[in-house]
Amino acid sequence: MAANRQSSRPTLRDVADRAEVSPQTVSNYLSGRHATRSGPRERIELAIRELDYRPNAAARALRSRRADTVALVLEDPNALGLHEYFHMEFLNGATAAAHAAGNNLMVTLTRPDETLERAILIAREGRADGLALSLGDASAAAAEMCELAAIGLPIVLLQQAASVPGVSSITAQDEVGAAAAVAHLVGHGHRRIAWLCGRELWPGPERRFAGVREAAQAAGVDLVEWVCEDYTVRSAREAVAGELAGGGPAPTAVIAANDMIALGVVQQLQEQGLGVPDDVSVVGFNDFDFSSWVRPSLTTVRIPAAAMGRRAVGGQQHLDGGAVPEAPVFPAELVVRESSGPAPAA
Amino acid sequence: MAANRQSSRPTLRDVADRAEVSPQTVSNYLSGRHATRSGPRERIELAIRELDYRPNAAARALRSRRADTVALVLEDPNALGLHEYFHMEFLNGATAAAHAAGNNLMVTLTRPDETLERAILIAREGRADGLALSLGDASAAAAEMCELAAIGLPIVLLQQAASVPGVSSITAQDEVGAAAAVAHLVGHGHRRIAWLCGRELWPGPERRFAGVREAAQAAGVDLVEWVCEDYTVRSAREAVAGELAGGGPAPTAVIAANDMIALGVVQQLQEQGLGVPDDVSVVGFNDFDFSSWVRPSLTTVRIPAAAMGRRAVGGQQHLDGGAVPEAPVFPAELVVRESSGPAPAA
DNA sequence: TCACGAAGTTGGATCGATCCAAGAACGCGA
DNA sequence: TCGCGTTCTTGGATCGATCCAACTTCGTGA
Repeated sequence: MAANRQSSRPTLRDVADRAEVSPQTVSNYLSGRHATRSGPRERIELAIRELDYRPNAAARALRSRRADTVALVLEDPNALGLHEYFHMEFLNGATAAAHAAGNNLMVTLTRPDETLERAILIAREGRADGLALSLGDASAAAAEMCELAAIGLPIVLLQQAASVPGVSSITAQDEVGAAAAVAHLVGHGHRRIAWLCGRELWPGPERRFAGVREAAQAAGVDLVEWVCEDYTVRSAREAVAGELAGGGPAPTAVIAANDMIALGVVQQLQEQGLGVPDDVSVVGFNDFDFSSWVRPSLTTVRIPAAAMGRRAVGGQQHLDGGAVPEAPVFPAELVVRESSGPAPAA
Repeated sequence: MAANRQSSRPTLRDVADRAEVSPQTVSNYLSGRHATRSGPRERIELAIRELDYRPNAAARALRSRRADTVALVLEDPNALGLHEYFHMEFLNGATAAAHAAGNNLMVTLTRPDETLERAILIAREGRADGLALSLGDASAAAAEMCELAAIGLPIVLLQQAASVPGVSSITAQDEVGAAAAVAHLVGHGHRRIAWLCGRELWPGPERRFAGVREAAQAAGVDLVEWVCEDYTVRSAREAVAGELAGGGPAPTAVIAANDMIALGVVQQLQEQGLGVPDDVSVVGFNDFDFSSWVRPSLTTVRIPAAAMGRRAVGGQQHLDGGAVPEAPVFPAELVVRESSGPAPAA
């Protein structure tokens, strides 16, 4: 026990003793609040190097009430089928921003029914200074959102506007991108477009659908609504197979709620002997990593996941006294690739 | 100040006062170390519910020297091109296991040259009770590995055997899977097989290569070594294009270091008019999510990433006094799909 | 009924760094 | 040289929960 004690990590007091200054002076030096005179400073620096001292995170967090940590609470992609690839890119941006700001990142994947509960727990336990949440439907849990906001930490809601004061949000211009997709197709002569989306409407797909519907209406083209079970390739293929078997007039273009679905559409169309884009054009959303290297590569509305991740985490400095920043809305640009083209001549 | 105090989170002392017991009794109740008599227990439970009390994580960590957190330090996939999809599945398993054990998960993506430095920092600051690392080459940084191990936390090395005492590891039977892949191809009449792998040899690909080489030699078939720049689809395509242009006798099968590369191989072969699997069979590694839904779907050696993630985090309970567990080795099974088949008749 | 060991309970010290208010050293102009 | 304000340094208290040792209460057997 006592022997073990010796191998224990050095404390700030050890550094102070060795440098012959008070602990507070070392603390000042570390935090940079007051400049330290060159004499003591050099002794402190030497002592830190010799002892290989690192401040204890728990003690620091306890006293200063800051965990130097940002928590990311994401609904489990596996239980959802959606967002896996989005989350991955998002995570890349988030970690980069966290490190740049000297924070650590805590990641939690939860079942949809536990997301807010977990977020509240993390906040109440003081494990994080800020949270970013991806939720299916925040409005359905307004009470819990309020409870979370009441804790006083910066909260960022992903992919949907926040309806609770004190909660900011990060969204992309899904509607604008959707309109661009429709315009692109209409410009290529498509007059009958299908929209394919999972049964469960997430905030993102919902806004995409709204944008598509509005743009289609404005352009005066037919919009067919297709639905698939979830957001997987398999389910998209089944939906397409079912719709084509239905026998109605087939659309010359399909807009899918995300690239995963778009890919299923392409595959099933090809399987049934239809060419993409020669017979049917397909447009997706997100611009996932694979979207550029599948064949045909996917025309898609790019959602800048990594940038959003950076903003979600990097934008939390307002904890240090600033106001809640305005909701940042990221552009959603249409990326035209191989899966879309002119409508076939009737 | 004093006013703010009121809106502050309730402490264990508040609970104790309200329940008319001492703080220690509440602590005992919470930790479950001693059973609490029914009288005080009910009062404590009531007080906790009324105050909506949550223990402060920092204070608990400071005194008990346990952060209730496991850290995952992964080399940044973006800087590497490798492992992105592996990490995602791995993360799913890891979070699930962490929650099941009542731990939180801290995730860090780092540049390859900073990985160990970061891991050491996290450990020294006491932010985690255990670490799981994915490293390019652990043996190259033996000194730092020792420093990390000396801190006394459980360390798990991913995808490669640990060479430092006190460090456990989690690996898959890459060699066995590789042998199975070769056997599969040889059984289908292939006598000339190419191995394609990124220039930088990671522990995983390295062992895969070793397995392939050995099995090919044992079976007496030709093995051609191809190299691509990194582990991306694009780079794999370039490599295949270059090799085919070379003009030598083309192999009838290609084994790729992972599914990402395998996909590039398939695409380039098709682009050059070669059928998969009719003219050339392709086998990959990992069984990423997309491997089952691309077309042709990929024959691949499945690496159980999620299970490994569960084990990496869930296997750290030995912190509580147990010995370092034996290195778990996960099976790597061949999954036969559409991208491989009989060798074409010469 | 009384003594005994085993539980449950209590006050006090402690983990390691930061906050606070007060004291010492510094630089400048008179 | 002295006085003044600034800047740096100091000791002491504090964050909130857990550890420790001593005390009280309870359930048994003599």
